[in-house]
Amino acid sequence: MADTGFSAKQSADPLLQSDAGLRQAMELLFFAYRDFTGEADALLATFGFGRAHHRVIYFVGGHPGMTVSELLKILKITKQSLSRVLGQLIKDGLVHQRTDDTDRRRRRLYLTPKGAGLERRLTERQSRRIARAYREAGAGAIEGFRAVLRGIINEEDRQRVARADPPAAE
Amino acid sequence: MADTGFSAKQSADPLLQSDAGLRQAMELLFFAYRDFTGEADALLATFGFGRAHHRVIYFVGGHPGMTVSELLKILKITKQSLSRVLGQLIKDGLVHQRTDDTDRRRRRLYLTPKGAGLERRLTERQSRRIARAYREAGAGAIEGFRAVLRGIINEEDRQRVARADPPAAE
DNA sequence: CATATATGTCAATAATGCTGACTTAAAATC
DNA sequence: GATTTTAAGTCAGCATTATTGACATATATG
Repeated sequence: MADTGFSAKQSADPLLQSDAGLRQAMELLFFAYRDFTGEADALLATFGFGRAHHRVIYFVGGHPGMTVSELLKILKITKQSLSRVLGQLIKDGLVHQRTDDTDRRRRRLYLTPKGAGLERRLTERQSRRIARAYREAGAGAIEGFRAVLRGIINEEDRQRVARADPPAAE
Repeated sequence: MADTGFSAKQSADPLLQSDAGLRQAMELLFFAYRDFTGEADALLATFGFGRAHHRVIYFVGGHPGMTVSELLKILKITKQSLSRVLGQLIKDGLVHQRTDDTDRRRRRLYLTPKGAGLERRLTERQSRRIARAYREAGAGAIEGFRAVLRGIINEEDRQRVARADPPAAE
């Protein structure tokens, strides 16, 4: 059926995934991300924003006081691309900049109350989706989900999100 | 630290995730997808293609003979958006169309040898990333990863990818 | 003082998506 | 057999998000 161009030897060792197993993983990732991100679009559109704005709101909301260059590293886009989006968010009063006290070249980013309000509404929807998936999959599945995603992330960024212990224990 | 605007009550039940736990899940998904898709971009660029071309090559490769409308449903984009990308792939000889025998309105899509070659090279890279993550996470983690992603996907599309049994057993 | 860093800006371009309005061909239905 | 529906394709215009390249400004560091 699925002619992947790969040979399709199977194995009893579940860690030696078949091509079909790996392809399934890739499709799961595609569909999950498609539906996860699609969730917030309608709400964003009422503000005249797109997904790029969402990403900025989301990361600034989760890491208040982060600098522009930190945000650039996370998003892996160019300064010029970020500039347009960030500029709109500042102009519309969702994000606020404050010069760092010790290094006055740095601009630290914060959500305004208005920005925090939108962030909460966006994150609520997506949280519900994740929480439901966690509930349905069961407690044992959660750590597996985290461990595999962590392994997919480039090593340089793993520490950014992937402390192994569930944050519920903090 | 992460001021999400949520209340942050913790619980002993791992299924009742804290906001921080859900936020971590969302960030894992963001970074994993970012790095998973970023993988293939350089190779695609040598053909003058982007991610939209990749998605078409990928799904046609995995489901040879699929129709245009099936592809539209999977990608959730408009006919006009697909048309441009698909047209380029056909013109450049990576995808081939054949009229269905019984319903001659339908055009079934197939990769040409050239298309299959590119698909293999693209999928190989991403497969390696997934396989490595699976290996590092351990056998138990794989089913958890699958179960949670399956739960994130809209119900209408779950059956499309998410047969519960690991395909290695087929 | 010279250099490096953090940020911002101007201009041009490309990839990917959208809506709306049609067209063509073939199948399905009345 | 005529009408309607379905599958696919096309043309035009537009928005968003990204790119590269070239500079500008302010500040920190050597």
